Amino acid sequence: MNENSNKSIKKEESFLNGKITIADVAEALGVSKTTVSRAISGKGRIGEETKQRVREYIEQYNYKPNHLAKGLAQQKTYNLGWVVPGDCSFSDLPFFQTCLGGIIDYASSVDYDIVVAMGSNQDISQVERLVNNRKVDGIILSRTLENDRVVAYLKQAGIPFIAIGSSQDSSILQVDSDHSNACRELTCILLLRGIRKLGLIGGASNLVVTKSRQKGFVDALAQFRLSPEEDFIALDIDSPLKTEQAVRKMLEKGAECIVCMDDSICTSVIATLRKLKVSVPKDVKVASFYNSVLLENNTPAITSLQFDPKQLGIVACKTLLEKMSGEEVNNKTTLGYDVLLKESTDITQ
Amino acid sequence: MNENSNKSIKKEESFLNGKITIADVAEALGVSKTTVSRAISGKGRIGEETKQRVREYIEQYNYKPNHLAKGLAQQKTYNLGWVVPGDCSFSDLPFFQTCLGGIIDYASSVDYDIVVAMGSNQDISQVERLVNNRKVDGIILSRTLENDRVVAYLKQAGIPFIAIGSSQDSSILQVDSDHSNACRELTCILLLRGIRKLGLIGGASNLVVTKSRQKGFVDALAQFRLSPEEDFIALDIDSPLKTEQAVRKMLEKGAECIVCMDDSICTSVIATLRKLKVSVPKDVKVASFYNSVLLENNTPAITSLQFDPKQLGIVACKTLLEKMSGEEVNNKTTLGYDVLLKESTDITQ
DNA sequence: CTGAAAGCGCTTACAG
DNA sequence: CTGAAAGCGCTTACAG
Repeated sequence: MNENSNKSIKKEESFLNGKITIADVAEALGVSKTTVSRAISGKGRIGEETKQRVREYIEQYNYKPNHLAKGLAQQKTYNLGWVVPGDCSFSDLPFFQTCLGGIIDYASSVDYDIVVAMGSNQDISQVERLVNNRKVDGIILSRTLENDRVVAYLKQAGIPFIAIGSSQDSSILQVDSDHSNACRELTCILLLRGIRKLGLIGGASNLVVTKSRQKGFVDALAQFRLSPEEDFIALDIDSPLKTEQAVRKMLEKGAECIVCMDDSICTSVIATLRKLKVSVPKDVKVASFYNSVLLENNTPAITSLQFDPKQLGIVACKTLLEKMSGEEVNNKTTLGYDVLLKESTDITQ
Repeated sequence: MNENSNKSIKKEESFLNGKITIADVAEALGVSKTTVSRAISGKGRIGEETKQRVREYIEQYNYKPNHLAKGLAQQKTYNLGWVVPGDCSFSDLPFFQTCLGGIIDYASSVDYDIVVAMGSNQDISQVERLVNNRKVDGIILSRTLENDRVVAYLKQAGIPFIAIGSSQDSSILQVDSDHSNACRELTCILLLRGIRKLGLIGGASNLVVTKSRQKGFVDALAQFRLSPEEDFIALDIDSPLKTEQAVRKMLEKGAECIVCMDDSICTSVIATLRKLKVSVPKDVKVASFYNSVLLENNTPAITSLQFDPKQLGIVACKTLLEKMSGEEVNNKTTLGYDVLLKESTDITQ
């Protein structure tokens, strides 16, 4: 009797803060926990009528499954790790943030959550924690380096992962925009307009993506039987000062157009040109890579490539989850791009 | 016999991928699971020698506890939620990213992980998921709005949380930089230099932080027996166009200095002044708020307030965890600031 | 100081 | 179609 009243008090409390369990539901409905579990998951044979009864009850009493318990029983965490560089530059943040938005959207649609870790070649300890503590079922990398310690670690650890970006290692799952062809097409368009002296300015040369863009640029030149000149390709440009030096040198050598590998660099280039009283597009053309907010409202409007980071996130998340559930997936997925032609590359002036 | 060999095979496999359990350790050492558990956690009475034996074995065989199981037994997830606005502007990202860095650093030092969700007044569904699915033990908010739906929801849900930023609601846990005094001090310094016609340009007026800064500004004026003029305070400035309009109006009215509530706005202000051929600091002074990379390398160097977002993250995480473990904590923690005086407010020219 | 046992809230062969 | 029971890998009163 005493025990009973205790129990009923406990149950009322449970109802108040939504902490009822599968056992409560089973008892209330006079069925077994097994049946309730099956009604919820839809797995296993179960009568249609029973299923409906359970589902209605659950709806009404706002039963929410305990994902920890579910995870323990199934040996899954229902978490995915998201590794962002601890050392990335300011201008990369919007890209990562938008990717993450896509990832969360997709993940939550299948009841997964995202755990974040900072990781770079300098420090992979947070990624190791995630794996060692078994806090995630798989991992999404926000970028790839040429000799990526995180990639090496994850391969060795044997945990499923996918990279946004490209890797030389074709055995790893990866999804990327087609940087190489995007850069090639943009460059070809410029060449078709009669522009010949093309400069290319880019960031860290140990990023795979930098290599891809450079390749596209060189390929385009080759299509026009041109070969790249040394002073016209400046990589590892990571400060306004270096940008200025590179731009000055290109202008001295008679550059007609400067292609910037990201919008941050482009902003520096434009600032330099303004300082040097070089007019765009009259004296020199300018093109960039992301069409991000950084370029917004610039006068003149800047010709730029455009990718879809949110879509990259969605596809990465989806592909990884498919792979984890044993489906056949392509190791490499390549997404498209747009070329946005604007005033900064006009030749009619 | 057969059973035995199976078992030993299974155990060898376990060793290979580090998936040994507390039961394996107990069996190997001829003690009970209880003892192993106690040796690891340090809770409960246990012989020093036994404890050492267990710890050595664990070290040697690389045993890692299963946090899911631990969590289920303790009714904890060892996860904290981190809510970032789904709709924040580009220039806020570095702040959030740096906060997050501090949060992860602190959290991982006590074996917690961070699960991310996007949330704003438009959409709190991801936050609801986190709570309903019991994926987190507590939540850290990256900012506060005046009528914050996320705050309202979390209060009602009864889950522990803390906000980075300030709230009118003094019952909620919060940690913030002292924006009001920072802005007051900066303004006072400018007033002390003899500057009288001070303009203030800020972003979204529904952010608590905007109000605080405005208050500091007005307080400083009051200390000098000045009252704010309407055209000299422009809020809800969220585009370069609006910035330009506000700046033009202030200049018409004879503004001697423009105080910008964030570095993004400051960048627009500087661009406008350049366009209008108004020289800084000769014709008009400029001061800003974050000393972020956005201002780096500007000529002239920009006078700015400086806060410590990483420290905000650390303190927020620490305070929340303390509160969750039942310790007494102050509802509101206020962190300091620095005033960096640079060329853009020089009056000697 | 140590251990057997129950429990956390689910899932899933297995048997009926 | 349904259920009793074992199990996921921990923790923790309780008893000794």
